Amino acid sequence: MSHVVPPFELPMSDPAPVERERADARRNRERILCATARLIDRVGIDCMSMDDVAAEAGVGKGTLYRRFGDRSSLLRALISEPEQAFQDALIRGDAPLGPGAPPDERLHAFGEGVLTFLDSHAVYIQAGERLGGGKRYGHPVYAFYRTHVSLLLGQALGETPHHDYLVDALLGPLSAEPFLYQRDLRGMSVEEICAGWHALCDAVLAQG
Amino acid sequence: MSHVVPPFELPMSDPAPVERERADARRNRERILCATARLIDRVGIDCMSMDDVAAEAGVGKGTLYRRFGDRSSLLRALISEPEQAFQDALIRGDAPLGPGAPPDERLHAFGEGVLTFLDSHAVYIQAGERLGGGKRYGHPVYAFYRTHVSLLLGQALGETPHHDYLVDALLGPLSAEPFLYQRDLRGMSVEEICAGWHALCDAVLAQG
DNA sequence: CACTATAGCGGACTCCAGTCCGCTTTTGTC
DNA sequence: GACAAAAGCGGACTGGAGTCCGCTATAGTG
Repeated sequence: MSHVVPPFELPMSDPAPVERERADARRNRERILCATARLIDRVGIDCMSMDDVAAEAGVGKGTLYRRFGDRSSLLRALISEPEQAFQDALIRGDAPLGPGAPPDERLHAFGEGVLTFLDSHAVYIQAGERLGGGKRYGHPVYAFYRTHVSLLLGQALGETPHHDYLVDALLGPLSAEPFLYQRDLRGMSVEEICAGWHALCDAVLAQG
Repeated sequence: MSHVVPPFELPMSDPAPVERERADARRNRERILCATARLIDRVGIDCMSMDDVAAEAGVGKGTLYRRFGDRSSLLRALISEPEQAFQDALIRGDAPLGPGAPPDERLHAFGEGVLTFLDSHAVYIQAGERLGGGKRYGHPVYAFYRTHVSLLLGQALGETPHHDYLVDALLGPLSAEPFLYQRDLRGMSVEEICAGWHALCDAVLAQG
Protein backbone atom coordinates (compact mmCIF):
# COMPACT_ATOMS: atom_id res chain seq x y z
CA MET A 1 0.00 0.00 0.00
CA SER A 2 1.81 3.04 -1.18
CA HIS A 3 -0.25 5.43 0.88
CA VAL A 4 0.44 3.65 4.12
CA VAL A 5 3.05 5.47 6.10
CA PRO A 6 4.47 5.11 9.56
CA PRO A 7 2.98 7.39 12.19
CA PHE A 8 5.80 9.89 12.17
CA GLU A 9 5.34 13.40 13.36
CA LEU A 10 5.38 16.23 10.91
CA PRO A 11 8.82 17.77 10.44
CA MET A 12 10.17 20.27 12.95
CA SER A 13 7.07 20.10 15.08
CA ASP A 14 8.29 17.23 17.25
CA PRO A 15 11.56 15.42 17.97
CA ALA A 16 9.70 12.22 17.05
CA PRO A 17 9.88 9.56 19.79
CA VAL A 18 8.86 6.81 17.32
CA GLU A 19 7.94 3.80 19.38
CA ARG A 20 7.63 0.38 17.96
CA GLU A 21 4.22 -0.39 16.55
CA ARG A 22 2.50 -3.53 17.66
CA ALA A 23 1.75 -6.05 14.95
CA ASP A 24 -2.01 -5.97 15.36
CA ALA A 25 -2.00 -2.21 15.42
CA ARG A 26 -0.07 -2.06 12.18
CA ARG A 27 -2.33 -4.55 10.48
CA ASN A 28 -5.40 -2.61 11.49
CA ARG A 29 -3.93 0.71 10.46
CA GLU A 30 -3.31 -0.64 7.00
CA ARG A 31 -6.74 -2.17 6.79
CA ILE A 32 -8.33 1.11 7.80
CA LEU A 33 -6.46 3.20 5.25
CA CYS A 34 -7.22 0.75 2.46
CA ALA A 35 -10.85 0.56 3.47
CA THR A 36 -11.09 4.35 3.49
CA ALA A 37 -9.60 4.65 0.02
CA ARG A 38 -11.92 1.93 -1.24
CA LEU A 39 -15.00 3.54 0.27
CA ILE A 40 -14.20 7.00 -1.04
CA ASP A 41 -13.80 5.45 -4.44
CA ARG A 42 -17.09 3.60 -4.14
CA VAL A 43 -19.50 6.00 -2.45
CA GLY A 44 -17.73 9.34 -2.43
CA ILE A 45 -16.12 11.27 0.35
CA ASP A 46 -19.29 12.88 1.65
CA CYS A 47 -21.29 9.69 1.97
CA MET A 48 -18.54 7.85 3.75
CA SER A 49 -19.33 7.57 7.44
CA MET A 50 -16.84 6.53 10.07
CA ASP A 51 -19.02 3.50 10.84
CA ASP A 52 -18.74 2.49 7.22
CA VAL A 53 -14.98 2.70 7.40
CA ALA A 54 -14.83 0.61 10.54
CA ALA A 55 -17.13 -2.01 9.08
CA GLU A 56 -15.30 -2.11 5.74
CA ALA A 57 -11.99 -2.46 7.53
CA GLY A 58 -13.37 -5.12 9.82
CA VAL A 59 -12.44 -3.27 13.00
CA GLY A 60 -14.42 -1.59 15.73
CA LYS A 61 -15.02 2.13 15.90
CA GLY A 62 -12.85 2.39 18.97
CA THR A 63 -9.87 1.13 17.01
CA LEU A 64 -10.55 3.56 14.22
CA TYR A 65 -10.68 6.50 16.58
CA ARG A 66 -7.73 5.39 18.68
CA ARG A 67 -5.66 5.37 15.51
CA PHE A 68 -6.79 8.47 13.75
CA GLY A 69 -8.46 10.66 16.31
CA ASP A 70 -11.16 11.98 14.04
CA ARG A 71 -12.47 12.07 10.51
CA SER A 72 -10.33 15.01 9.60
CA SER A 73 -7.12 13.25 10.60
CA LEU A 74 -8.11 10.09 8.81
CA LEU A 75 -8.51 11.98 5.57
CA ARG A 76 -5.24 13.77 6.16
CA ALA A 77 -3.50 10.47 6.72
CA LEU A 78 -4.58 9.36 3.27
CA ILE A 79 -2.47 12.08 1.70
CA SER A 80 0.33 12.24 4.23
CA GLU A 81 2.80 10.56 1.91
CA PRO A 82 2.68 13.10 -0.95
CA GLU A 83 2.38 15.91 1.58
CA GLN A 84 5.57 14.74 3.22
CA ALA A 85 7.26 14.42 -0.14
CA PHE A 86 6.36 17.99 -0.99
CA GLN A 87 7.71 19.27 2.29
CA ASP A 88 10.93 17.36 1.72
CA ALA A 89 11.23 18.89 -1.72
CA LEU A 90 10.98 22.34 -0.18
CA ILE A 91 13.84 21.67 2.19
CA ARG A 92 16.06 19.28 0.34
CA GLY A 93 14.80 19.17 -3.23
CA ASP A 94 16.22 20.73 -6.35
CA ALA A 95 15.97 24.42 -7.08
CA PRO A 96 13.84 26.36 -7.60
CA LEU A 97 11.57 24.56 -5.13
CA GLY A 98 14.43 23.60 -2.89
CA PRO A 99 17.45 25.69 -1.88
CA GLY A 100 19.71 27.25 -4.46
CA ALA A 101 17.46 29.59 -6.38
CA PRO A 102 16.84 33.24 -5.51
CA PRO A 103 14.07 33.72 -2.96
CA ASP A 104 11.56 35.27 -5.32
CA GLU A 105 11.91 32.35 -7.69
CA ARG A 106 11.54 29.91 -4.85
CA LEU A 107 8.44 31.73 -3.69
CA HIS A 108 6.84 31.42 -7.09
CA ALA A 109 7.80 27.77 -7.25
CA PHE A 110 6.34 27.20 -3.82
CA GLY A 111 2.96 28.62 -4.79
CA GLU A 112 2.87 26.58 -7.94
CA GLY A 113 3.82 23.49 -5.99
CA VAL A 114 1.09 23.96 -3.42
CA LEU A 115 -1.50 24.62 -6.10
CA THR A 116 -0.49 21.52 -8.00
CA PHE A 117 -0.71 19.54 -4.79
CA LEU A 118 -4.16 20.98 -4.12
CA ASP A 119 -5.31 20.05 -7.58
CA SER A 120 -4.91 16.41 -6.63
CA HIS A 121 -5.73 16.49 -2.95
CA ALA A 122 -7.77 19.56 -2.02
CA VAL A 123 -10.95 17.53 -1.89
CA TYR A 124 -9.63 15.41 0.97
CA ILE A 125 -8.30 18.36 2.90
CA GLN A 126 -11.49 20.30 2.46
CA ALA A 127 -13.67 17.38 3.48
CA GLY A 128 -11.53 16.94 6.56
CA GLU A 129 -11.62 20.60 7.48
CA ARG A 130 -15.37 20.77 7.09
CA LEU A 131 -16.08 18.56 10.06
CA GLY A 132 -12.80 19.20 11.79
CA GLY A 133 -13.73 22.84 12.25
CA GLY A 134 -11.07 25.49 11.67
CA LYS A 135 -8.25 23.01 11.54
CA ARG A 136 -6.23 24.91 8.94
CA TYR A 137 -4.45 27.48 11.02
CA GLY A 138 -3.79 25.19 13.92
CA HIS A 139 -2.35 22.43 11.73
CA PRO A 140 1.43 21.92 11.75
CA VAL A 141 1.44 22.08 7.96
CA TYR A 142 0.30 25.68 8.12
CA ALA A 143 3.07 26.51 10.55
CA PHE A 144 5.55 24.87 8.23
CA TYR A 145 4.38 26.73 5.13
CA ARG A 146 4.26 29.93 7.10
CA THR A 147 7.84 29.62 8.21
CA HIS A 148 8.94 28.81 4.70
CA VAL A 149 7.19 31.74 3.07
CA SER A 150 8.20 34.10 5.83
CA LEU A 151 11.82 33.17 5.31
CA LEU A 152 11.71 33.58 1.54
CA LEU A 153 9.86 36.86 1.73
CA GLY A 154 12.34 38.13 4.29
CA GLN A 155 15.22 37.13 2.05
CA ALA A 156 13.64 38.85 -0.93
CA LEU A 157 12.57 42.07 0.76
CA GLY A 158 14.42 42.35 4.03
CA GLU A 159 12.56 43.65 7.06
CA THR A 160 9.35 45.29 5.97
CA PRO A 161 6.33 46.52 7.85
CA HIS A 162 3.38 44.12 7.74
CA HIS A 163 5.70 41.26 6.89
CA ASP A 164 3.70 38.72 8.88
CA TYR A 165 0.41 39.92 7.50
CA LEU A 166 1.60 39.61 3.93
CA VAL A 167 2.81 36.08 4.58
CA ASP A 168 -0.69 35.09 5.65
CA ALA A 169 -2.17 36.98 2.72
CA LEU A 170 0.00 35.02 0.31
CA LEU A 171 -0.90 31.73 1.97
CA GLY A 172 -4.61 32.48 2.01
CA PRO A 173 -5.33 31.58 -1.62
CA LEU A 174 -3.20 28.45 -1.25
CA SER A 175 -5.68 26.70 1.01
CA ALA A 176 -8.21 24.12 -0.01
CA GLU A 177 -11.40 26.12 0.20
CA PRO A 178 -10.42 29.06 -2.00
CA PHE A 179 -8.76 26.70 -4.42
CA LEU A 180 -11.85 24.57 -4.85
CA TYR A 181 -13.97 27.68 -5.17
CA GLN A 182 -11.79 29.00 -7.94
CA ARG A 183 -11.44 25.71 -9.74
CA ASP A 184 -14.89 24.24 -9.37
CA LEU A 185 -17.22 27.19 -8.85
CA ARG A 186 -15.48 29.81 -10.95
CA GLY A 187 -14.31 27.23 -13.44
CA MET A 188 -10.72 28.40 -13.51
CA SER A 189 -8.00 26.10 -14.76
CA VAL A 190 -5.07 25.34 -12.50
CA GLU A 191 -2.89 27.35 -14.87
CA GLU A 192 -5.09 30.40 -14.48
CA ILE A 193 -5.07 30.02 -10.72
CA CYS A 194 -1.29 29.73 -10.75
CA ALA A 195 -0.97 32.79 -12.94
CA GLY A 196 -3.21 34.71 -10.58
CA TRP A 197 -1.15 33.74 -7.59
CA HIS A 198 2.04 34.73 -9.38
CA ALA A 199 0.51 38.14 -9.99
CA LEU A 200 -0.37 38.47 -6.33
CA CYS A 201 3.10 37.38 -5.36
CA ASP A 202 4.69 39.88 -7.72
CA ALA A 203 2.52 42.63 -6.32
CA VAL A 204 3.69 41.85 -2.81
CA LEU A 205 7.31 41.50 -3.87
CA ALA A 206 7.19 44.80 -5.76
CA GLN A 207 5.71 46.54 -2.75
CA GLY A 208 8.80 46.13 -0.62
CA MET B 1 -16.51 60.93 -12.58
CA SER B 2 -15.67 57.42 -13.56
CA HIS B 3 -15.62 56.25 -9.97
CA VAL B 4 -19.25 57.03 -9.25
CA VAL B 5 -21.24 53.84 -8.95
CA PRO B 6 -23.90 53.65 -11.60
CA PRO B 7 -27.40 53.21 -10.23
CA PHE B 8 -27.82 49.57 -11.10
CA GLU B 9 -28.79 46.98 -8.56
CA LEU B 10 -26.12 45.09 -6.72
CA PRO B 11 -27.05 41.69 -5.41
CA MET B 12 -28.29 42.02 -1.88
CA SER B 13 -27.86 39.29 0.65
CA ASP B 14 -31.47 39.31 1.75
CA PRO B 15 -34.04 39.80 -0.98
CA ALA B 16 -37.08 41.56 0.46
CA PRO B 17 -39.70 39.29 2.08
CA VAL B 18 -42.53 40.14 -0.26
CA GLU B 19 -45.20 38.10 1.44
CA ARG B 20 -46.95 38.98 4.63
CA GLU B 21 -45.79 37.04 7.64
CA ARG B 22 -48.37 35.23 9.64
CA ALA B 23 -48.84 36.40 13.21
CA ASP B 24 -47.79 33.13 14.84
CA ALA B 25 -44.79 32.85 12.58
CA ARG B 26 -43.64 36.31 13.49
CA ARG B 27 -44.08 35.69 17.18
CA ASN B 28 -42.09 32.50 16.99
CA ARG B 29 -39.33 34.04 14.90
CA GLU B 30 -38.83 36.70 17.51
CA ARG B 31 -38.93 34.18 20.32
CA ILE B 32 -36.32 32.06 18.58
CA LEU B 33 -33.92 34.92 17.96
CA CYS B 34 -34.23 36.15 21.53
CA ALA B 35 -33.77 32.64 22.88
CA THR B 36 -30.68 32.16 20.75
CA ALA B 37 -29.11 35.37 21.97
CA ARG B 38 -29.95 34.48 25.55
CA LEU B 39 -28.46 31.01 25.23
CA ILE B 40 -25.27 32.19 23.60
CA ASP B 41 -24.90 34.64 26.41
CA ARG B 42 -25.53 31.97 29.01
CA VAL B 43 -23.71 28.84 27.76
CA GLY B 44 -21.58 30.04 24.87
CA ILE B 45 -21.96 29.54 21.17
CA ASP B 46 -20.36 26.12 21.02
CA CYS B 47 -22.46 24.55 23.74
CA MET B 48 -25.70 25.83 22.32
CA SER B 49 -27.60 23.03 20.63
CA MET B 50 -30.53 23.49 18.33
CA ASP B 51 -32.67 21.52 20.76
CA ASP B 52 -31.73 23.98 23.46
CA VAL B 53 -32.80 26.86 21.28
CA ALA B 54 -36.13 25.24 20.49
CA ALA B 55 -36.78 24.47 24.14
CA GLU B 56 -35.72 27.92 25.32
CA ALA B 57 -37.92 29.54 22.71
CA GLY B 58 -40.83 27.25 23.57
CA VAL B 59 -41.25 25.97 20.03
CA GLY B 60 -40.68 22.63 18.34
CA LYS B 61 -37.57 21.79 16.37
CA GLY B 62 -39.60 21.65 13.20
CA THR B 63 -40.53 25.29 13.63
CA LEU B 64 -36.95 26.25 14.26
CA TYR B 65 -35.74 24.52 11.11
CA ARG B 66 -38.63 25.70 8.96
CA ARG B 67 -37.70 29.24 9.87
CA PHE B 68 -33.95 29.18 9.71
CA GLY B 69 -32.96 26.14 7.71
CA ASP B 70 -29.91 25.25 9.72
CA ARG B 71 -27.64 26.29 12.52
CA SER B 72 -25.47 28.37 10.25
CA SER B 73 -28.40 30.43 9.02
CA LEU B 74 -29.72 30.93 12.52
CA LEU B 75 -26.42 32.43 13.60
CA ARG B 76 -26.34 34.58 10.49
CA ALA B 77 -29.82 35.82 11.23
CA LEU B 78 -28.61 37.12 14.57
CA ILE B 79 -26.31 39.56 12.82
CA SER B 80 -28.39 40.22 9.74
CA GLU B 81 -29.36 43.68 10.91
CA PRO B 82 -25.84 45.14 11.21
CA GLU B 83 -24.80 43.21 8.12
CA GLN B 84 -27.61 44.78 6.18
CA ALA B 85 -26.72 48.19 7.54
CA PHE B 86 -23.14 47.77 6.38
CA GLN B 87 -24.24 46.78 2.91
CA ASP B 88 -26.52 49.80 2.76
CA ALA B 89 -23.65 52.03 3.80
CA LEU B 90 -21.61 50.66 0.91
CA ILE B 91 -24.26 51.58 -1.63
CA ARG B 92 -25.96 54.61 -0.20
CA GLY B 93 -23.81 55.76 2.70
CA ASP B 94 -21.44 58.67 2.93
CA ALA B 95 -18.05 58.68 1.27
CA PRO B 96 -15.56 57.16 1.50
CA LEU B 97 -17.50 53.97 2.28
CA GLY B 98 -20.36 54.97 0.03
CA PRO B 99 -20.22 56.63 -3.40
CA GLY B 100 -18.39 59.89 -3.93
CA ALA B 101 -14.82 59.10 -3.04
CA PRO B 102 -12.16 57.83 -5.45
CA PRO B 103 -12.18 54.05 -5.87
CA ASP B 104 -8.91 53.39 -4.08
CA GLU B 105 -10.13 55.29 -1.05
CA ARG B 106 -13.40 53.44 -1.12
CA LEU B 107 -11.53 50.15 -1.33
CA HIS B 108 -9.51 50.97 1.75
CA ALA B 109 -12.64 52.08 3.56
CA PHE B 110 -14.38 48.86 2.57
CA GLY B 111 -11.64 46.69 4.03
CA GLU B 112 -11.61 48.64 7.23
CA GLY B 113 -15.38 48.43 7.43
CA VAL B 114 -15.42 44.68 6.99
CA LEU B 115 -12.68 44.19 9.55
CA THR B 116 -14.50 46.35 12.06
CA PHE B 117 -17.64 44.36 11.41
CA LEU B 118 -15.72 41.12 11.90
CA ASP B 119 -14.30 42.37 15.16
CA SER B 120 -17.81 42.34 16.58
CA HIS B 121 -19.37 39.47 14.71
CA ALA B 122 -16.74 37.08 13.34
CA VAL B 123 -17.39 34.60 16.12
CA TYR B 124 -20.97 34.08 14.97
CA ILE B 125 -20.04 33.78 11.34
CA GLN B 126 -17.23 31.38 12.07
CA ALA B 127 -19.37 29.23 14.34
CA GLY B 128 -21.98 29.08 11.62
CA GLU B 129 -19.52 28.21 8.90
CA ARG B 130 -17.97 25.47 10.97
CA LEU B 131 -21.01 23.26 10.87
CA GLY B 132 -22.45 24.76 7.72
CA GLY B 133 -19.47 23.54 5.74
CA GLY B 134 -17.92 25.81 3.13
CA LYS B 135 -20.76 28.28 3.21
CA ARG B 136 -18.57 31.31 2.64
CA TYR B 137 -18.18 31.32 -1.10
CA GLY B 138 -21.71 30.26 -1.81
CA HIS B 139 -23.23 32.89 0.44
CA PRO B 140 -24.89 35.89 -1.20
CA VAL B 141 -22.82 38.20 1.00
CA TYR B 142 -19.67 36.95 -0.70
CA ALA B 143 -21.17 37.65 -4.09
CA PHE B 144 -22.10 41.12 -2.95
CA TYR B 145 -18.65 41.93 -1.58
CA ARG B 146 -17.10 40.43 -4.65
CA THR B 147 -19.09 42.63 -7.00
CA HIS B 148 -18.30 45.67 -4.94
CA VAL B 149 -14.55 45.08 -4.81
CA SER B 150 -14.43 44.05 -8.44
CA LEU B 151 -16.10 47.28 -9.44
CA LEU B 152 -13.81 49.46 -7.34
CA LEU B 153 -10.70 47.68 -8.47
CA GLY B 154 -11.82 47.99 -12.07
CA GLN B 155 -12.42 51.71 -11.62
CA ALA B 156 -9.03 52.15 -10.04
CA LEU B 157 -6.96 50.08 -12.44
CA GLY B 158 -9.02 49.54 -15.57
CA GLU B 159 -8.95 46.16 -17.21
CA THR B 160 -6.04 44.17 -15.89
CA PRO B 161 -5.03 40.55 -16.23
CA HIS B 162 -5.90 38.43 -13.18
CA HIS B 163 -8.49 40.99 -12.14
CA ASP B 164 -10.87 38.37 -10.78
CA TYR B 165 -8.13 36.51 -8.99
CA LEU B 166 -6.93 39.62 -7.23
CA VAL B 167 -10.44 40.43 -6.10
CA ASP B 168 -10.64 37.06 -4.37
CA ALA B 169 -7.17 37.52 -2.95
CA LEU B 170 -8.20 40.84 -1.42
CA LEU B 171 -11.35 39.33 0.03
CA GLY B 172 -9.57 36.31 1.46
CA PRO B 173 -8.20 38.00 4.59
CA LEU B 174 -11.56 39.66 5.16
CA SER B 175 -13.30 36.45 6.11
CA ALA B 176 -14.02 35.21 9.58
CA GLU B 177 -11.48 32.42 9.89
CA PRO B 178 -8.32 34.35 8.95
CA PHE B 179 -9.52 37.29 10.99
CA LEU B 180 -9.99 35.23 14.13
CA TYR B 181 -6.65 33.53 13.53
CA GLN B 182 -4.90 36.86 13.31
CA ARG B 183 -6.70 38.44 16.21
CA ASP B 184 -6.93 35.56 18.65
CA LEU B 185 -4.08 33.21 17.73
CA ARG B 186 -1.52 35.71 16.52
CA GLY B 187 -2.67 38.30 19.01
CA MET B 188 -2.86 41.12 16.50
CA SER B 189 -4.94 44.18 17.25
CA VAL B 190 -7.65 45.19 14.84
CA GLU B 191 -5.55 48.22 13.95
CA GLU B 192 -2.61 46.03 12.98
CA ILE B 193 -4.85 43.82 10.92
CA CYS B 194 -6.30 46.85 9.17
CA ALA B 195 -2.86 48.24 8.48
CA GLY B 196 -1.81 44.91 7.03
CA TRP B 197 -4.78 44.80 4.74
CA HIS B 198 -4.13 48.35 3.59
CA ALA B 199 -0.61 47.29 2.67
CA LEU B 200 -1.94 44.34 0.71
CA CYS B 201 -4.44 46.56 -1.00
CA ASP B 202 -1.78 49.11 -1.90
CA ALA B 203 0.41 46.37 -3.33
CA VAL B 204 -2.41 45.21 -5.57
CA LEU B 205 -3.33 48.75 -6.57
CA ALA B 206 0.29 49.59 -7.37
CA GLN B 207 0.60 46.48 -9.50
CA GLY B 208 -1.87 47.69 -12.14
C1' DC C 1 -69.72 34.17 10.59
C1' DA C 2 -68.63 29.69 8.23
C1' DC C 3 -65.66 27.43 5.30
C1' DT C 4 -61.47 25.92 3.29
C1' DA C 5 -56.98 26.02 1.41
C1' DT C 6 -52.58 26.61 3.12
C1' DA C 7 -48.90 28.21 5.94
C1' DG C 8 -47.20 27.06 10.18
C1' DC C 9 -46.23 23.83 13.91
C1' DG C 10 -44.05 20.21 16.90
C1' DG C 11 -41.74 16.40 18.37
C1' DA C 12 -40.58 11.64 17.31
C1' DC C 13 -37.25 9.80 14.34
C1' DT C 14 -32.91 8.85 11.63
C1' DC C 15 -28.20 9.21 11.00
C1' DC C 16 -23.65 10.00 12.34
C1' DA C 17 -19.39 11.72 14.96
C1' DG C 18 -17.04 10.83 18.75
C1' DT C 19 -16.57 8.61 23.81
C1' DC C 20 -16.20 5.01 27.28
C1' DC C 21 -14.85 1.04 29.44
C1' DG C 22 -14.37 -3.81 30.10
C1' DC C 23 -12.07 -7.46 27.35
C1' DT C 24 -8.04 -9.43 24.49
C1' DT C 25 -3.49 -9.58 22.56
C1' DT C 26 1.22 -8.53 22.63
C1' DT C 27 5.65 -7.85 24.53
C1' DG C 28 9.24 -7.64 27.90
C1' DT C 29 11.19 -10.18 31.88
C1' DC C 30 12.62 -14.02 34.55
C1' DG D 1 6.92 -20.96 29.10
C1' DA D 2 4.74 -18.21 32.60
C1' DC D 3 3.37 -14.02 33.99
C1' DA D 4 2.23 -9.12 34.47
C1' DA D 5 1.98 -4.71 32.56
C1' DA D 6 0.90 -2.22 28.75
C1' DA D 7 -1.03 -1.54 24.35
C1' DG D 8 -4.68 -2.41 21.54
C1' DC D 9 -9.49 -3.53 20.62
C1' DG D 10 -14.61 -3.25 19.83
C1' DG D 11 -19.15 -2.09 20.08
C1' DA D 12 -22.70 -0.16 23.04
C1' DC D 13 -23.72 4.41 24.21
C1' DT D 14 -24.32 9.62 24.15
C1' DG D 15 -25.59 13.71 22.21
C1' DG D 16 -26.65 16.72 18.52
C1' DA D 17 -28.00 18.04 13.55
C1' DG D 18 -31.44 17.86 10.47
C1' DT D 19 -35.97 15.35 8.41
C1' DC D 20 -40.76 13.87 8.21
C1' DC D 21 -45.45 14.01 8.49
C1' DG D 22 -49.83 14.32 10.70
C1' DC D 23 -52.07 18.08 13.32
C1' DT D 24 -53.46 23.15 14.12
C1' DA D 25 -54.02 28.05 13.48
C1' DT D 26 -54.67 31.59 10.10
C1' DA D 27 -56.33 34.48 6.52
C1' DG D 28 -58.82 35.09 2.53
C1' DT D 29 -63.66 34.51 0.47
C1' DG D 30 -68.68 34.54 0.19
